[in-house]
Amino acid sequence: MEDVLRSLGYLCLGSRLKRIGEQLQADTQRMLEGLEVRVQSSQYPLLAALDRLGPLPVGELAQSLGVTQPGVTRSVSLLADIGLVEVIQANDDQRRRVVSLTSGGQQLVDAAKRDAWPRIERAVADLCSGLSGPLLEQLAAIEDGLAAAPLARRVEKAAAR
Amino acid sequence: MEDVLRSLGYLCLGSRLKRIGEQLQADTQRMLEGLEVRVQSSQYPLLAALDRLGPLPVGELAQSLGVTQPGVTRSVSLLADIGLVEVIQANDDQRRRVVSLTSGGQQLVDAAKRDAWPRIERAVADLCSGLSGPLLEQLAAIEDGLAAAPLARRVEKAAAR
DNA sequence: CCATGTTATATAACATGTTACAGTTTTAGG
DNA sequence: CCTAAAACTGTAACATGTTATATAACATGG
Repeated sequence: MEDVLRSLGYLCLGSRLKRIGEQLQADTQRMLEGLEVRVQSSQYPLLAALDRLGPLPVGELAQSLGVTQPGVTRSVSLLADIGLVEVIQANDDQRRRVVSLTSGGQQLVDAAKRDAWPRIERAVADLCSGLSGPLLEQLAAIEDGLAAAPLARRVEKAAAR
Repeated sequence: MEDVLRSLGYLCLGSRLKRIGEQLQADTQRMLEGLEVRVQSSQYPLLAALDRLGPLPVGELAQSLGVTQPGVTRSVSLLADIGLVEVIQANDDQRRRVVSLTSGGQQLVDAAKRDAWPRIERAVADLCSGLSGPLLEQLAAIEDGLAAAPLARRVEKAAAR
């Protein structure tokens, strides 16, 4: 069965990037399943941003993640519900609501940094290592690589070296 | 403001690919606004698949697009509602429902093939042309390129050559 | 000092992806 | 043949992105 997105090349590059991204996230999700707390893999960038940059108001958090503010508002609500982040009104400007990691959130990030992120990074690096040439060819190689061996299988492989 | 996804490199490659894909689709959407019929840019791959491969049952359509079957079922319902595709039960196998372009759908595809797709393809090619090297660097170049000049602006540029 | 514009956030409505599961047909094995 | 498994599709529930808009707080110019 012909892969239409691949055949269409540059015309559907956006759809194709989204598709690859979703597959990577799904694979990553599977690798995170060992971790105690139940967070979707797509939430980790937000947690990582707070870990890297410290407490941030909603708008700046959105900017640092490159998504729109309503998306961040919702993610923050969800993460606050499960106690990983907290939101406090800024003193100087009552409009701004500053988001920060709770101690539980920080613990999760620390655990992920120690146990999960290095393995994910190695697996993805393994997938993308040795790629060169035009973008479309690299994307095809990534798709083929994921089909041949999902990320989870690449951890051992990378660790074995 | 630091771009966290970019800083995290391979770790958040999935999120980053999705983000770039969404931006490309949004840019593409803007370029399609001249076209008479109101279809989201993300629906064009489905129409293009039917145009390339002819009528297909839902499952094969999903496979050729690399998405799951429920996603295709919904898209097909929407496109059928606005009269661009039609669904007929297969004679030989009552389970299969074969999707095909209506004459209106074919007209839209033909118009897009003539007026829009070549321009989109040129704009994206312009964006990605001259890229080489590691994937992460190419992605950064794409993001920078889109920020500097959205796709719509690249049509004239590419046409001027 | 107040009317008005700007900024920061939340909310609503939608788009479109996913997984899990239900309901038909079809197929195949004894 | 008939039953049980497999295949195909639809539906439900959710995740998470978007745009558009409302609301509250701040800033500013007369």
